[in-house]
Amino acid sequence: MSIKEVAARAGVSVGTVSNVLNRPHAVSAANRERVQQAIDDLGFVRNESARQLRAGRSRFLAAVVLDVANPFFTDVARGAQEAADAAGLVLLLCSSHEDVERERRHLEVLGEQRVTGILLSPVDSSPERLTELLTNRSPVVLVDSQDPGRQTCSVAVDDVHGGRLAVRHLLDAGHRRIAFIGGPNRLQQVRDRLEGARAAVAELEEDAAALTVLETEGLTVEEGRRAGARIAQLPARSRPTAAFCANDLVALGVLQDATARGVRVPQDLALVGYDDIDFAAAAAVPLTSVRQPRHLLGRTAAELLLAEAGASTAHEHQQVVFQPDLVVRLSSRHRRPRR
Amino acid sequence: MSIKEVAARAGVSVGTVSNVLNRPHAVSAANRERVQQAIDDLGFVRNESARQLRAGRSRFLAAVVLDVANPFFTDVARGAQEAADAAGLVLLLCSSHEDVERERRHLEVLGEQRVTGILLSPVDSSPERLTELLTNRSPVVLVDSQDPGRQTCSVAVDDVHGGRLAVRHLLDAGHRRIAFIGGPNRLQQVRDRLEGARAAVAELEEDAAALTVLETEGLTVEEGRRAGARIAQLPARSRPTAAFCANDLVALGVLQDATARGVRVPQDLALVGYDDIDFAAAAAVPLTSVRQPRHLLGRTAAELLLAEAGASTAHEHQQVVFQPDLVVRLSSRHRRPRR
DNA sequence: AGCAAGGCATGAAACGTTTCACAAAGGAGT
DNA sequence: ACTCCTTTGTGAAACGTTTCATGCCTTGCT
Repeated sequence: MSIKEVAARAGVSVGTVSNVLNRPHAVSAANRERVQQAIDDLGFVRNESARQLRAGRSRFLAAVVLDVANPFFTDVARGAQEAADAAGLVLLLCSSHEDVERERRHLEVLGEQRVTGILLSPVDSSPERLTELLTNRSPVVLVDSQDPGRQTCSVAVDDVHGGRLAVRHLLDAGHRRIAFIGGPNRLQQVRDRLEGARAAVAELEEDAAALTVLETEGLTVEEGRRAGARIAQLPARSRPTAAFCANDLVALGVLQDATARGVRVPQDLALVGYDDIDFAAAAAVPLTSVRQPRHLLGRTAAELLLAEAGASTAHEHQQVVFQPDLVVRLSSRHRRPRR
Repeated sequence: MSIKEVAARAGVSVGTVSNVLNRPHAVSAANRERVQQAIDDLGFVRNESARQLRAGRSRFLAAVVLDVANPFFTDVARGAQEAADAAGLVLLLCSSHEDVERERRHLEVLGEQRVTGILLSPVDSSPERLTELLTNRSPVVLVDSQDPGRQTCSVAVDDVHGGRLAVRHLLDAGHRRIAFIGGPNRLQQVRDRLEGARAAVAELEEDAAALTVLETEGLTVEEGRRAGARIAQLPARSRPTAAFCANDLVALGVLQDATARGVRVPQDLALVGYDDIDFAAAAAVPLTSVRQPRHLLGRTAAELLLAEAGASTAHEHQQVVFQPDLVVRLSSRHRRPRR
């Protein structure tokens, strides 16, 4: 089942078989034919491990994302796969489920595999953790996260701006008690979106507005439901009339809880999500959301990775930032009368 | 950066370093300590390709699914990942996007990698295509699909039964003109669910019911929307009063189209989906759906794979079949008056 | 003291490729 | 007939592990 047996059967040397496989033009037609025949007869399949060992790196591109069940990341992955396909690489998708330990294990295995590059959406993007992550064998591109130290390429969307857009929209609609729902705080996306939300509130010239921050343990539908329950428990006087959720899954959870509880959306509670996943438009109340160029994000990240991996000379790290925009739907379409 | 340099620095032989890595107990404490120090100093990372070459197989488990953007498959993948984790393997997730060519390429690469096993949800499960797929280097377990020839293990849910449950429910509610929406027909899941639907209609003792089959090009929200438009174009006399969709994404698409068109669900059109994804409950009209044990499906498949890969003696292929059940929600909760 | 047994370390072989220096053979130009 | 290319094929080295036969040393037993 190895190249050697193919060579024996075709009556040529192993070097020639290898040439047929890798530079067919350098082999005479007759031999090429004969070798091909032997390969087919024997059902020979190239052993990639051996190739890799020789080449020093594998033909994989990897994406380590926070959660494959989140459509945001599957779209990013799809964009990356497109670029990988074009380069003849295969995309490996790994999900860390927002678990630092699992992420570490994934990166370790990928390092041992000498993958061509890693598209990483880090669970913890504190500077210390980042420098730790970047002591890696393979080039890394951060997705939806940035390294202040610029030791790596990154592709991100301006989450601060996204958060500002969302909350400014709610303020414009007359809301003055607004909840920010999302977490854990360790996620840079969450921190940035919150920062944007705070900025929007601070920019308000007229009367003051209050931002209640509800931290969740993750960005899932389930966590959203829990947060919904927490809002409902607040005293009516101080209860927020609008909520900006750190992603659409959380917003959908809040919406589910509201529906179950008889809280009307948007009249009693206006909602804005983040990511504009397909399901946002299909929700019970179509969801206002901040849209990011997900596909482009993945594609660009993969391309940067390929560029870095292919660079002969020293590579110049790039930080690409895209701008998000707001898609207004029913869930926030209700003007709040001024108090 | 190789084991050799570690050995040199620690003042031992390469064999000893390898032993520290693989059977630490067989090395004296002093040497173990010294080698570990050298590894840390040099930042040595094991080269997995070389290990694989020696071992003859890689430490990957792969899942090739129809579509990573479909929550059904991400849940299956999660179950599989659990089992893989437990066995110290890493799960590779590949998406064929229902494209035969892409599936072929993925399987080829995985074969070249000598992965430990492949969890496959085939794009085309015709017997010819299956036998072609199974001439593979690595053991394969079919997910959500079966091989009549029993040349492989498979883990499936009884889709015929699921289809029957769904349509019987609609018949019980008084519907007599029912649409089946799904495709392409090449997918076994679609064929089985349709077969179940037909069986339910055939079992009807009293008056006859009509089943209109609308084939789609894929199982996506987008295709669902298109199908919704096609239903709307049918003359009112023969227009179905209920639709059973081959999966939830399609049902959500139909629902979106209905909402946009002012068709009331469930009064004008009752809907039943399939898979009971999280978003089904969160939809504009909560969706009645056939629920499958997705997580268990993935887990079981991975375990079978590991068993087969670890089997020293000849392996006995197993066909595991789970039973689905119906989750009734608002989208079908309306009794149709008898004509 | 002699011997068996066990613990440890060693060095070389093997895994299946790719690559590269070299050689043989054929053709063209003089 | 000679040289000089070009085309095509060869065989061996190298990639970084793991494994295994071998042998040394220590220890405990008789």
